[in-house]
Amino acid sequence: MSYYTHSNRILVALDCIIFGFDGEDIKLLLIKRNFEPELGKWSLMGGFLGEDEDLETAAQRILYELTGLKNNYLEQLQTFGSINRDPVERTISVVYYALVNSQQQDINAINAHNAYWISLSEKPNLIFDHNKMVEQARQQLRYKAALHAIGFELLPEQFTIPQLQKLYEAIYNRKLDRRNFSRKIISTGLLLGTGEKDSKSATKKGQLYRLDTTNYQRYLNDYVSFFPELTLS
Amino acid sequence: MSYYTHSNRILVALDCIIFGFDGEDIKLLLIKRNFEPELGKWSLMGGFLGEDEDLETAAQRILYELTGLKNNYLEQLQTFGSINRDPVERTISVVYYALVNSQQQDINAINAHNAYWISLSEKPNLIFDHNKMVEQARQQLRYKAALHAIGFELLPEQFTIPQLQKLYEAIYNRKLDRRNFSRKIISTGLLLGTGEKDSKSATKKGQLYRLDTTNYQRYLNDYVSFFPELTLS
DNA sequence: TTGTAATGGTGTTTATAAGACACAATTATA
DNA sequence: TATAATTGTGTCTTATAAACACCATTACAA
Repeated sequence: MSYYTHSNRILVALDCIIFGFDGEDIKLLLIKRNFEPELGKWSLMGGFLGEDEDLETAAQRILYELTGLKNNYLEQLQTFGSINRDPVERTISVVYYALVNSQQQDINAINAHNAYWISLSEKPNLIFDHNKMVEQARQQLRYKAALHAIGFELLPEQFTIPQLQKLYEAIYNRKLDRRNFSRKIISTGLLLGTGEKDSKSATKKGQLYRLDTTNYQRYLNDYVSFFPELTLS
Repeated sequence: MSYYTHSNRILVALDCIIFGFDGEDIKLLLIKRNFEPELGKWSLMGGFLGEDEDLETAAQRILYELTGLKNNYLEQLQTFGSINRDPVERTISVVYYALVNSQQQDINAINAHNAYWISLSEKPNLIFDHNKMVEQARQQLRYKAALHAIGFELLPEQFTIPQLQKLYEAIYNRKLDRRNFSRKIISTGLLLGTGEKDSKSATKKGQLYRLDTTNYQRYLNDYVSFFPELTLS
């Protein structure tokens, strides 16, 4: 039972990059730290791995603590382990990124943590190596969204095609042709027209669609080149 | 200096998935364990993270110990952290995968570790969650090779186009059209014809090419859809 | 050494999909 | 109610993928 006795044990943290979308910009949920270390500075939401927790479970817990959300898209990004990345003590951090529909969040939980939705383009400087984490997550989001139909995770259940287009334009920071975009999206068979036009929403323009969940499951596991024209740099 | 006092420290291991290519099959460098735990069973090459080591440094060290190779393609895959993945003690494992040119290895080091090159299709059952790791690495290799020009890392410095094609056919386990393949590869500008035909090699068929390293660097960072026809499942 | 089979190199055709652009219908706003 | 902005559908051109033909070179065995 003691083969590993001479090896050293170290701290394992988790950090969550939480992406949202407000209809115009890709947003990050960031924390203005009201606790030590690095009090007063900006950081990602994080925590330590519990004794009886899987990595994924811990990431879900951290996401839940901050947003009150469960069952979001959550995927491991990478593990960061430079020797001095945390000046307090040697710590490696397993980083996850989440895609959330920012309209379903728990405002109280967010306020309690002193967290704010901030546009990716206005991201403040973050502590430790959190800037690198965000940059890598942004890149991974571009990868994933070009090959898999994950963009929908950032939208409300019902959405218009132009809304979806704005999302992709925000992810890739470039304009797409309206005509070609809708043709391509429709042809995937992923969308189901609801026939309705949302009366509650601010805009009454455009037909509302929702995901065809059957086809969606298929797409999630398949490799589909959604937008070959989008450069992933 | 002591904000993290109540958090628990755990073991951090690293495991390396080492891919090779023998001209026909994708190979894995696996260890028939002559040490505890799980003596006698098959596993990946691994080790523990040292106190003064970055993750990447540790992965390089482990790869070097086994193969005598440095400066190989080495990339972090994912971190595995299920509670009971290691029955000896709670351990999380940061997994890297490497692409090596199996002709340049240090045979003595490999023999000393009781390691063997085994075709992916003949992979034996591995300890712990190493099977899952390999499966995920195989998938990641397919992703990467479809979008980036990393296949060359598995070939000797000089190679023929048919050899390169066989590599891609092995990665994706399907036949490719000979004519279309060479046209596509040539058009990337990645290959430099050497004019020679290798006199030492077993086969004298086909012109020898080598990488145009200038263009290669560009491709490594770019997203390039090498083979849209290849399904990544 | 010579004929035959296998493999390698280059070209052409066809089908499909991307990208650019036009027009009509609907909605928002002054 | 007029006008501008936005949305939905259609067409054309061009680029690229995929299928297939032909000839040259090499390997191997009679």
